Amino acid sequence: MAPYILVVEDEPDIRDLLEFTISRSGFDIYEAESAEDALKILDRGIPELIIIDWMLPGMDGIDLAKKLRSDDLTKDLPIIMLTARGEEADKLRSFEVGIDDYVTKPFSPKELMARIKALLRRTGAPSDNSLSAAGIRLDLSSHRLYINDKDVTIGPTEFKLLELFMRNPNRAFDRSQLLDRVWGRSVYVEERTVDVHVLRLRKILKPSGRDHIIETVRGLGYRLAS
Amino acid sequence: MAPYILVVEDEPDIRDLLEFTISRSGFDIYEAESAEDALKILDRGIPELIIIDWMLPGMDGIDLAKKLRSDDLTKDLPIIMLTARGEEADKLRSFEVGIDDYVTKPFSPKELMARIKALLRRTGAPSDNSLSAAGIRLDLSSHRLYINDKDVTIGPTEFKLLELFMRNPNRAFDRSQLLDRVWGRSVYVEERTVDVHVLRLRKILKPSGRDHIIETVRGLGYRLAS
DNA sequence: AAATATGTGACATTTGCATGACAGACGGGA
DNA sequence: TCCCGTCTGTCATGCAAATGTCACATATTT
Repeated sequence: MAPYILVVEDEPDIRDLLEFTISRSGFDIYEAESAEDALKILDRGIPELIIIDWMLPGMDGIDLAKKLRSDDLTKDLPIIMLTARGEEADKLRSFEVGIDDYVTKPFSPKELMARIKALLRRTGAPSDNSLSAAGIRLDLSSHRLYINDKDVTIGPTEFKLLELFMRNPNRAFDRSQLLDRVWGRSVYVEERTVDVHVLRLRKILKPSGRDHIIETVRGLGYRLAS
Repeated sequence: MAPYILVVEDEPDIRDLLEFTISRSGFDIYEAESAEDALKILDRGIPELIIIDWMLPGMDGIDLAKKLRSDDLTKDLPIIMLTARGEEADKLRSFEVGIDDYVTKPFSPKELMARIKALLRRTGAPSDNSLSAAGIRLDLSSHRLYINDKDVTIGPTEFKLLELFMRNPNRAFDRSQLLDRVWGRSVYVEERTVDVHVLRLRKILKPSGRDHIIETVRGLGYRLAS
């Protein structure tokens, strides 16, 4: 199972927003409507991080967090708590339980992602060195490309090419720059070869509908649009 | 959310001047009348830079700056402080809080923009190499033209032509100079071809009403009016 | 009005890119 | 070792965008 983030939220609107925001950054996401639901999903695999709404029908967020902390398997699972404005007073109680971070509703997608990434970095999750942009995630340590739920097969050259693009989103490269930085300064290959590998990269991204993120800059080269 | 600059200023006149000056340089701008207002806007996204008036009703500028510096999300946000003449004595205190630069009122728009750009360059913002004039922005690294913050399709020749004009605003070029610097010294093309490309460039700018910035200098050639 | 200069639409040609095919290189089993 | 599948670089072809030029319209000056 690919590394994923579990969201426990009963309000459909917020759940949708969370799904959109998080999956856009390339993380896989599972959703649960209730704490009980969440526990079922956890049975099948431990996520990298869990986001829990404070108020839940049935078992509430705090109780779920407590339960997670008391289980060896989920003892170190990073937890972000979603709270409404008025509930801020309970912050203290929240930290006592061992919440790692909290976000108050309404939240900005950007802030949420910043906190998620910060938390994953802090807890030394394997997504430590992974690049994400335009809804895909490139795991540098495992040398894998994740789109939506599965890791997509990608060849070495396409991987390096995509890595360069993702390290420099929106920057346009001409063919000789790409040859230099992907193939290396020493080897000589035709500039047109770049086109073919861009084509192959696009083919890899195509099944998930993300192929349009590699844009052609006519008269110059290519660029990754994020 | 597009890169933007947040202005926190309670006096409407100065706010208008700031808006005019900054948006003229192609930056997106958001305005807040108070520190509290600013925090609300910050919730929805972090800007590239923030300009804060020293004196504000309610929470004053220094306190806002302190608050920003203490939050992880805004810790590295470049801050420019606006101060009145008499307040210069507080300069020291201002830098202690971690202000990056300050501008004393009354300020010249030119100086302000210079400081903004210098600061963005210093903090390594990605908007480093982009040209802006007359309300349009030409991003050289992504090779894109932005008008009112959305990217407009532009062909290679028109791009180079516009780049030359924007690097030399208000300077008039005759046709042979334009041929030399846009087409290159080696190729031979009719001088009148320049007219056609200027026409095409104007057509690109037309939908946003910015086509008049390319002026005809009768008997000579063309010039970009800023 | 004549002369000169610039604006503009149309069009043939050129250029640049996308794409499929293919042969060789490489590496991992059997 | 050989076989087989994967990866790689190159090429030929087709298509679409971009280019340069012309003819005529319009504007400006004399």
